[in-house]
Amino acid sequence: MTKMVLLIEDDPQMRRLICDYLTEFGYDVEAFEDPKEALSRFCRTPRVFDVVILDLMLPHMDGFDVCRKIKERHDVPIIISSARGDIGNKIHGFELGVDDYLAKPYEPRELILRIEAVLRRQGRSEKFQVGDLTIDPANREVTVEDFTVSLTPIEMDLLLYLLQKRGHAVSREQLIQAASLPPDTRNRTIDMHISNLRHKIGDDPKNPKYIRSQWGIGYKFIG
Amino acid sequence: MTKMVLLIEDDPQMRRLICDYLTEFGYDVEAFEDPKEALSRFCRTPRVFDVVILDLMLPHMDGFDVCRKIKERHDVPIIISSARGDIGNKIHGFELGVDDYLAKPYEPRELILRIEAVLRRQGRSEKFQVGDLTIDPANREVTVEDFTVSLTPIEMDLLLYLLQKRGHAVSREQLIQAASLPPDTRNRTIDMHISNLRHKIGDDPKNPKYIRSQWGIGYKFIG
DNA sequence: AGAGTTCTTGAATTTTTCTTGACAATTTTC
DNA sequence: GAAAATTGTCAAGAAAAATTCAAGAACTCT
Repeated sequence: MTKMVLLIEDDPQMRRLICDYLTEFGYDVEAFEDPKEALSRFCRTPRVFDVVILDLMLPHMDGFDVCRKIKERHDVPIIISSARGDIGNKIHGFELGVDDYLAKPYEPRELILRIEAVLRRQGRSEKFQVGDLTIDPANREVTVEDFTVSLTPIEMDLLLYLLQKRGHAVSREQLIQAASLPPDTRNRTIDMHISNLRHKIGDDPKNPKYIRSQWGIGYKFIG
Repeated sequence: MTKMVLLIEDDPQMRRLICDYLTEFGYDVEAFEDPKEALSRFCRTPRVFDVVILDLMLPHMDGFDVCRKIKERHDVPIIISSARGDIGNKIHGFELGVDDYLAKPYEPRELILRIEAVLRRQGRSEKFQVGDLTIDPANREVTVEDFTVSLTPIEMDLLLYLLQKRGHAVSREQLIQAASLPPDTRNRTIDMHISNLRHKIGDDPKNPKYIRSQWGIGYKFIG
């Protein structure tokens, strides 16, 4: 899943440099000189961006105002790219939810590292794909071919546990534990949940893409 | 809409001066000498105040404690009015969510400017649309198909928070926090507010356009 | 102080999920 | 191939969660 970066930087040379470097590393970059244009672009579809890189020294607008407007609209991580003199503003910035600082001049490589760190912290990178499934454990959301399917809490627990042990068969007892069910729960109950889960994610027990029954043992997520 | 100011200042002369000046500029001021009284007043109806002006040099109580207690109860902007020597404490203050500083002595005019700046910053200035809804966070107004609906303060807080987390389910606990409700508030209370909110914006729980219930998790604004 | 809102919460109602027995289908064992 | 064990799913009732009602408390405004 390729990450989208919104870059707001008024120095053309710098903009070009960062843009090229990020692209080289597989990021999709939309770069703006004018913060107002950037904001209007952001507000159109705020959730497509995974991270914002923001220069504090901007024309027409205070960088912190931009920051605040972005955060109000959507809680995306922001990395400030500031001149070294602005360290004093750091506190102010962290108040506004800024996620990291880089003092110019910096190595482009450093920027990549910071972006990765921020995304990791956000837990955005934890969203993963298996076949047609996209699983977002933090938000307990699953999509099949981009359609959201609504799993019940137990189904979600089972899926996450199976996924965690991907490639290994797990017993019904383990699944009962994983879903925090009472220890005296019947095995049939698990079978039923698995059946419902398979149905929701479009899996066929006889010819499974995801969850295979291990006869006499339990279930396993195909790895 | 006249703005309410909570003033905490132990010097009677100063208190009087600020009070008069703010009143002259159309603000409603409640002034206290004793921070404990001020806190108790604040806690009675936290959401009526638009801004708090706080003297750091207080009797019986550390100014930062007052600050923290206020922020715990409700996230209202705070402007510190401190003696010039206390600049070193700034960092401490910003950590606590203080919004601005004024070093005594200052021109009353300066205070007005700071208050306006803080209120402007608070005001999320962009209107936006979702389906048939138009939401104006700055003025806390919502229209459905161009008809204004009057939301209560809590309903507005909930709607804005859900909108901010659009596409992600949020728990009732998060909503309780977001609306600055007491932490021991029952979950039913949130359900009730959501029910009323849905009714006002013309949403049907069984077939929602805006707010979907996530069974076992909470609510989410459809994204 | 009193009228009108808004807020909170227990309880009734509705909806969704969970559990389990039943039985058919499948796999293993002998 | 028959018997035994295991798995898949239906359907019905139990349990849990969500929604709404209703009444009283708290708050706002005049």
